[in-house]
Parts: sequence; structure tokens; C-alpha cells
Amino acid sequence: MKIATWNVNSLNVRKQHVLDWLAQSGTDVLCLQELKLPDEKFPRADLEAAGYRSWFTGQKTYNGVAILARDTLSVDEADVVRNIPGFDDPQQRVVAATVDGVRIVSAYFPNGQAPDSDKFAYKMQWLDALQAWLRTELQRYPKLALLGDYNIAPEDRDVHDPAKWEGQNLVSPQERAHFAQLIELGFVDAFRRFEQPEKTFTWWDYRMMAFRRNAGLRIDHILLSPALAETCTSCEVDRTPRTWEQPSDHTPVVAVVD
DNA sequence: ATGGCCGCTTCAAGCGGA
Repeated sequence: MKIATWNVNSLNVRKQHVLDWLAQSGTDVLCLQELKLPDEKFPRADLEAAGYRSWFTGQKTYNGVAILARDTLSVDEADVVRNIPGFDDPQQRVVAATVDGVRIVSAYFPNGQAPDSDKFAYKMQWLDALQAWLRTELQRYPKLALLGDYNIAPEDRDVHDPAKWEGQNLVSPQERAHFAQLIELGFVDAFRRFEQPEKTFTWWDYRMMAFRRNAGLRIDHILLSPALAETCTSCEVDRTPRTWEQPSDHTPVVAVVD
């Protein structure tokens, strides 16, 4: 099963990119973030025509997440979850579903803005809630994948210019400690299980010709539970959609699991 | 050296992103 995550920065604008990329990548399960549309505007019919069913939770203007699954895969409707249970939050950042026996979580972690801001405090609270929930999810679903825009670059090698970024949002010690806590829960960073090209990133600022300079960060990740990690045979960043006309500032991350 | 983009709201300029 080929699983992937992609922050599309408006599904309205990127719908055709998503359809094109699904067709050319052969992805079975695609997690999307930053839909930036309310549920009634979700292009469910277009995706169904392309052979994918959708589970999502959206809102106007901001946030919004989805899971698309090839319609040949079995999905247990009864255990689809929207938002982190017990964490009251108007921001739509999490959707989870079980696809062919694999628990899939599509997550859009808060940006945090700056380490001394209210938004950063919210990011920390959100991370605490996520971790507490995942602890129980891991027990319930031995095969679990957490895919999404984490808004955390876990290590300096995930940053194009670590000196320039030191202490800033997305790379701060507090954020990295949260990522490390997920690893302590048993999660495995699928990308790091394999040999990778140096300076592989998943996001590049729209400004400053950042993509052309490869001035990016690796902030989109696929973490796998121990049992699922055992089955993982590849994980790659696919830069091609970032080269297309009017691209998202993020590009997909893809893994193959069983 | 600085900051330079993009999408959304709704038609203008501000917010949020990262």
C-alpha cells in the first residue's frame, strides 16, 4: 500500500494538481492538509470519479484535513475520527480512518508563529493532546501511520541553513523535544529508515526563489508504529509537484507499507 | 542589507503561513 501526505495550501486551487499527482504516483492513500475550504465545498465527486473516497474535516479559510483512499480498499466507517478526542478545538487539524487494517492519521500541526507567541503556546498544548491520544491509538491499532505537516524540522540536517534558523519557530528545542517524544512512543521516521539524498526538504518559501536555491525545510513526515515500520519498503519525497505551475509550497512525502 | 510570495477575505489591506 502506497501512502502519502501533502499540504496542498488550498484544495480549491490545487484540485487539479491532486488529481494529476494521484494518477501519476499510483498512491493508494493520500493525506491532505490545509484544505482551506468548508465541508460543503469539498470536491468529493471529482475525487470519486478518479477512484478515491474521502474523509475530511474542513473550515472556511484556514486549516482542514482529509484522507483519500482508493475505492478498492476497505474502510471502517465506524471508527473515523475527526479532531483529537477530548481536545476542544475549533481548528480542524486531524482526521483518522482505518484503511485495509492500517490506522491512518492525517494531521496538520499548528505553525506556532514564534516561540514567544500565544500561537506557540497553543502549538505546545496541541502537541500534548496529540501525544496523549496517540498513546492510546497505538495500543488499539498496532499498524498505525501518522502522516502530515508537522511544522517541525526534527534535526539540523532537515534545515537548509541551520545557523540562520537556530532557535526559531519550526526548529526550536521545545518543538524538537515533542518530535522526540513521539519517537519515544515507538514511532519510526519512515524517511530516515532509508538512504536519502542530502538536503532533502518538503517545504520551500514562495519568496526569495527558495525552491530554486533549495532553501527549504523537512517538516512533512510519515511516522510509523513499530509493526508497520517493519513492513515499510521505501519512503521518498516527490519534488515534482513543486515544479508545476502555481504549486503548493509543500511537496508530497510517499511511503510503501504492507 | 532588507525583503521580495501566496491564498483568503471580499475589492483593500491585513492575516496567516513557515
